[in-house]
Amino acid sequence: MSAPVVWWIRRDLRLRDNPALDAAAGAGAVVPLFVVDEALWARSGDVRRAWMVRSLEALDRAMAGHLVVRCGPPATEVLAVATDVGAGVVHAAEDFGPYGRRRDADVGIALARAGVEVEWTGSPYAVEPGSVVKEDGSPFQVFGPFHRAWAARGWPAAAPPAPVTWADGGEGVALPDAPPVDAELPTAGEEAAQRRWEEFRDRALEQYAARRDEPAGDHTSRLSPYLRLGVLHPRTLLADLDPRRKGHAVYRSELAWREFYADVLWHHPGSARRSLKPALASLRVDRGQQADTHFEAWATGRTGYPIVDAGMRQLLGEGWMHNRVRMITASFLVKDLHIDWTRGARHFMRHLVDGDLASNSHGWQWVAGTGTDPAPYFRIFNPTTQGLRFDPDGDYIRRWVPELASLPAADIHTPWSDGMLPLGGAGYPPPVVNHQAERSEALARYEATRSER
DNA sequence: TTTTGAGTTGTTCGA
DNA sequence: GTCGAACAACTCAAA
Repeated sequence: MSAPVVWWIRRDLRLRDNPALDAAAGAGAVVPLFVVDEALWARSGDVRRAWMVRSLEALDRAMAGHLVVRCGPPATEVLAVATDVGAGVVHAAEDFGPYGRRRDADVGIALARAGVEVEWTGSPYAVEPGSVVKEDGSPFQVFGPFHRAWAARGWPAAAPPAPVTWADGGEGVALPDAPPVDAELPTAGEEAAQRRWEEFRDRALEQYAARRDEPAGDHTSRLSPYLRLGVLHPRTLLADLDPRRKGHAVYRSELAWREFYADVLWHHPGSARRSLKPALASLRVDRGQQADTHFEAWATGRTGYPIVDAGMRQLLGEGWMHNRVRMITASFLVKDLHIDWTRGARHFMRHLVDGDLASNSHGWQWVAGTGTDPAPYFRIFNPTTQGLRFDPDGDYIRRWVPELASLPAADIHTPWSDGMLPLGGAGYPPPVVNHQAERSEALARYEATRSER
């Protein structure tokens, strides 16, 4: 009888279409291992911790309770488990993030010293970061050409399910307790994820191009929390899409944005925390008491701009925010409050259940104009216009800003207009800044960085 | 090799 | 009210 192998689970909490698991299953009885890595755990907010724990519990149930959980440095724990069970090989999917790459290099060294092999198979992406390049071998800087090249490169079909024999991994450590969270999280687990995809696909995908920007109602897939942990692989979704149909094509391009940003992070690991455009490093941002007050108003959903406040409250209430509103709220922090994008990005990462370093950082950089494929600096979202355009009936505002629930649609985006509200009296604050004035201020600051060049 | 032009999730202004 | 232009700068691929 052959020795068992370890399947080290990181961002692939699923049993279907899982190349690393398939590779492990083909090599012997599988000891599925998850290591709670303090370095990552400490950085996650309560919502993502809770989501992680519930997702691991669901995975453990799906494999009849065989999941082995360890807490500690991965280089120590993976080796310890491999040694305990007598495994000569560890299988895992590749991680392309800056921390993951360093960690995996360390683990690889520690295992090699002990004579244990590591085999990396697959990744959380349809196309591996770093593998889509221009003719001359250099990385793409903008999404459009990347998207074309990415689609042209293509991806393998899902592998048929392979039988797995689970091995006894011995005494496991219990999962950490899921921290109590107020946010109502999605149902954890692969079956729930698959059901959600099928439900969305059959109900809303055809209308996706037309309605995906409406934050009221249920027009987006909401699969990001599952994709974040690899409960679903994007390949599974891509296999169901027909890019000749408009809604399908637009949904596919959203998956491509996710892959583009992972690719950018792979080429520029520092871009998670620092602006990619050096020219904009000199952009003047506000700090100090006044900025702290503004940041607090933004973070708690009390800026006086209804669409901004609705979004920020949805973030706290659900651990999730509609993509359109992420752009609006981010733009408001950067362009209206003149606060550094990294501060907003950290707040998002702390509260988002789907918080993904590559997508989050580069989404923020897009808004701030500091990233690859940036929005032109003069493209400044007007929160009132955006609210009117994408939440014309005001239903999204009513859901998250109950103080304004009684206002008619015509007024709900401008509660400061004559007689709509006794400002402050209904518990809703007046605008924290004047958008038109701050727009001019932002333009002036961006202009200043240009003349410095 | 060099040039050209399309593209880039928005807003404002003025006809 | 609607519509096109202007608001830069740069990437990238086609010509």
